[in-house]
Amino acid sequence: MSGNDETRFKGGLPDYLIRHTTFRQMQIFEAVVRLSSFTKAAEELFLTQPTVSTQFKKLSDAMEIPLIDQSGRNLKATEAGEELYRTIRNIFDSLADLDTRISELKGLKRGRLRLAVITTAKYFAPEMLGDFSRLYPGVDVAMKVTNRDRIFERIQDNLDDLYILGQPTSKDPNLKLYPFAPNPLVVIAEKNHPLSKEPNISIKRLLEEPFISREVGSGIRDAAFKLFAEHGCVPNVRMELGSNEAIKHAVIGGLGIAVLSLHTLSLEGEGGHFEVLDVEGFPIPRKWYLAHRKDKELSGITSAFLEFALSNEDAVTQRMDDLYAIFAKRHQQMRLNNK
Amino acid sequence: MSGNDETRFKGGLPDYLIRHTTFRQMQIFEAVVRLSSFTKAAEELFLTQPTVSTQFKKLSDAMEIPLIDQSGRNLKATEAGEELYRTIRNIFDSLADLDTRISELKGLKRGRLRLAVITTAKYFAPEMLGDFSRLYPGVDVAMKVTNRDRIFERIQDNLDDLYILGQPTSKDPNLKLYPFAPNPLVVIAEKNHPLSKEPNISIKRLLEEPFISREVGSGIRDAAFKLFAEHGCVPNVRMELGSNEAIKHAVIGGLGIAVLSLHTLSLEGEGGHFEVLDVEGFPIPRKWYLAHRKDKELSGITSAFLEFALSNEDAVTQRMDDLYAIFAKRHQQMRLNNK
DNA sequence: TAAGATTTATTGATCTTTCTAATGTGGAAA
DNA sequence: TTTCCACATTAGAAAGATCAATAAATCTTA
Repeated sequence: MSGNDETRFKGGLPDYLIRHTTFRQMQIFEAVVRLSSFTKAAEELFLTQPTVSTQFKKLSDAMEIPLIDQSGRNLKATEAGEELYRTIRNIFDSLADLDTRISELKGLKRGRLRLAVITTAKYFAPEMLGDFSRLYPGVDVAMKVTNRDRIFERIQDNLDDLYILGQPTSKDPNLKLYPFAPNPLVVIAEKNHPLSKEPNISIKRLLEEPFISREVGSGIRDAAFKLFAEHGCVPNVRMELGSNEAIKHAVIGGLGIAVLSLHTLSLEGEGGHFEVLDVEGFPIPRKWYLAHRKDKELSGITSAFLEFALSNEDAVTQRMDDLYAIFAKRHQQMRLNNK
Repeated sequence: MSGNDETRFKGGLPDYLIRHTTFRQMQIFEAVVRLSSFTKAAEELFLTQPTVSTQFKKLSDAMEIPLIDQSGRNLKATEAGEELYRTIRNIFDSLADLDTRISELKGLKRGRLRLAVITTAKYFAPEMLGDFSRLYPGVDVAMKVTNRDRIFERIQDNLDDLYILGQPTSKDPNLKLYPFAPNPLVVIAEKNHPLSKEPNISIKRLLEEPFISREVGSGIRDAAFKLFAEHGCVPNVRMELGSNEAIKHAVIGGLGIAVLSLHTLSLEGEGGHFEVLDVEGFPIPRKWYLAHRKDKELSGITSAFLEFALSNEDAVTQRMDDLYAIFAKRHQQMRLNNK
């Protein structure tokens, strides 16, 4: 028999197979059986014949059963030898498969990219991912959209390859950050809002209006509240909503004003329902950040995406500029009229 | 990528997998990934932690791609690592299977026995094989029935595990022979043949009758002709036939007399169509021989059968004695009547 | 059948690999 | 901060792989 319980390891594999059997021996065995000759096998493998003999013998000894039936010069596998031969072919097939897959991973032909983005980024990230996917058709891209606090939980648990954040933070110093495209925060109001034509609104004045805010944990909320606090003001929060879309609807409904990323308005265009107010200190200049854990060794695909995204910065910035130009023009018009 | 054409061996397997990867490393990798810990893996495998670290690193280096994502104390397989993990599980499954099969072969629970027997042996060998099969239900038995010359060709080509022959021979001195049950040759004639009641027939007289013989290359033919030659006689061969059955039919048809193994008559019984003649020098005392090539290492099953057969000798001998007793009695009756 | 050719086995030397013990390092928790 | 724990690194001892030289066995051919 092949080893008692004590010499067996987890998984039912006997000691003799693990300890004293090598791939080299298997390769040699395979060649010897296939070619029915020690010498030919040695030639094929660029080895000397004694090496082949020795290694073959070692394998036989380890298996503790004759593997070949050697009558004179002729050489034939025994039944046990045939079983081993089949198994070796199996194993080598598996390894060849593995090699193909690993090669594809190395060559970025195939793989997986797990991205987690902060809520607001969903207005431009998908487009970028689409472009990237077309570049690497074999790559599966998974994008998780969630708020800032959740993102940091995910970073903590190392659940993703790469993150898109709205703001650098000291919450996790273990983060490597790559500043990316601009992400300006603006104040929006319903089109017919009393302040919508006003130029140069002071923060004090602004905050006399009811304020609609993102929930606690939102980066936008933090940034806006910080600016307000610098002017000694606290907003009159009428509602806290979990999504930018909900906030937009509340603003349209005339429930108050809100601070949002300019990206949020990208689908609204010129004829939309909103006015961007001309408030002091706004737009708050923020940037997007690509980020990953410092201690993480980036996979080929991840660094490929990182590089791709950073080289795409200009396009995103351009889109931002175009969008802002629309509203900036309005602001200038307003000022001109009131002069 | 993973090795260029020059470093690849037949079968598409890259060098790095064969030369620098060991089962031990795979076992260690498997344990580390499964347990998410180097230290725990070391404990499970009864190794020190540095060994695990080193071997793991070697595997990683050989694959030339990171296998784990080690952020802080947490440990997670990368995509490449998962591929490798799956492959290793595959390989270990194959090996566990192999171990089972090899163990069964070692324990004679399963296997194959290839037997080649000389034509006449087909009258008793099948029964013996049946008994053996019942003893080892997992064993496949293949029996080839052919004449002596063919058997020696098969021995030359090493096509079988074991042989049953009718007579020792100097044709191939490389045979290890095991004398077995008796195999007497007798002269038969049609029941109403003139000689059938005659006692003590001389060979000279016998050979006045037309003789029906096996083809050249038959051991029975050789043995009979040798005895005739010792008496200075040459038979008058009317027919040469390739099978014992054909000869029996020819004898029944009154075409002549013939020499056959007593076994051939085992199915005929007492009320048959034949008479065994009481010829001087007959029955020729021969034996069966079990044989195999001297240079052949017997498999477990083959030696099991050899042992089984030799221990069964008595049963076969007994059957032979019973069969012969029937005809011997007749001879005595004949003698008594003619006195 | 003997001589020559071919194939496999054995041996000893050299280089490589595997493993452990001792020690260093860095992150996490108290 | 300090302490603890998990992993990394190193040197040296033991085991293994490979080759060159050579012997033994077997087949072929004259």
